[in-house]
Amino acid sequence: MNIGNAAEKSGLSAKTIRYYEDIGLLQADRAGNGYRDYSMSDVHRLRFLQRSRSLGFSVEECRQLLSLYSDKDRESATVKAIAKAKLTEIDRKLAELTELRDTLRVLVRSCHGDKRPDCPIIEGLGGKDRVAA
Amino acid sequence: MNIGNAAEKSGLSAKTIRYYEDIGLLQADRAGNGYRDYSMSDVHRLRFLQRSRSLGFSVEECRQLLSLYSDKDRESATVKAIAKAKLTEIDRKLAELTELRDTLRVLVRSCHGDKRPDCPIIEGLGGKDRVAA
DNA sequence: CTTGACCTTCCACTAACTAGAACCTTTATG
DNA sequence: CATAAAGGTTCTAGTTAGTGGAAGGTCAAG
Repeated sequence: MNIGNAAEKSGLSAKTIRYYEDIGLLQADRAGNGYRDYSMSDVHRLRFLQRSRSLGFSVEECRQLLSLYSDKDRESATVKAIAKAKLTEIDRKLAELTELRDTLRVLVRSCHGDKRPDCPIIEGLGGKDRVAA
Repeated sequence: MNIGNAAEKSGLSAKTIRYYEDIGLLQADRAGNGYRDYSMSDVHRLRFLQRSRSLGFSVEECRQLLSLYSDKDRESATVKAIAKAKLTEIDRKLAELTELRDTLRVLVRSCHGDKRPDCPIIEGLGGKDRVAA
């Protein structure tokens, strides 16, 4: 499939996909006309990249995570170690994201939603220990 | 408190905190000697910024989120609308992060952790519909 | 056989930091 | 008191991770 199609399916822009190829994250086959040609497996990798990037992992971290998928030469003890380290990080991110959500939920529930600007917890959130965890 | 202290407490670097001041995200008081002076409330905001940035929100999104905390002039209907939109996004991120975690967990459990490179699901994860969601 | 959508490369620009130089202030120690 | 280390200041330049746009090649439809 062409890059536009892969872009649509993965949630990345075509530009970004080309950029990822430039930096060696994922290289595509080429069709006879010179167009890049993506398989479903490529699309899975791209989608994976889209997600991990949008969740705050750096490109280098994504490179590592991606290698868990595809690097056959890597010894599985190493795979396991990297995966475990990332799991710890993901769990931390999950906790933080949950906390952020809870904070916003309280905000949404406590606000009147009308024109009155006396939303009761805005001040509390900024100044006291609600956020400190 | 000085910037180094605020940096340590917030998880941001002093450089980043100065940068955030440059772009108008959070301006600190100045002590008599010209040093920036941070309150606990500032630290909460910084910590909040650190988290939301690390979870994949852009600086502009963070600016919005932060305004939920501190902008007294904003009408609370607007606050509520923004907060609700962000909640939806956070829920999506939570779902994706959970899925990513589950994927990695399967990987960790299925790998031998020894020297054999025949980790049984690496190939499956890359090529089939496990990731497609 | 041309029009429009899509592809190619390349170069410049933006966003969000990050490193380092040059210099000033505070604090601990001989 | 001197002075050195630690930490603060601004400024300029470099990096990372894209994004926009030009100039041009390819393909399917009318």
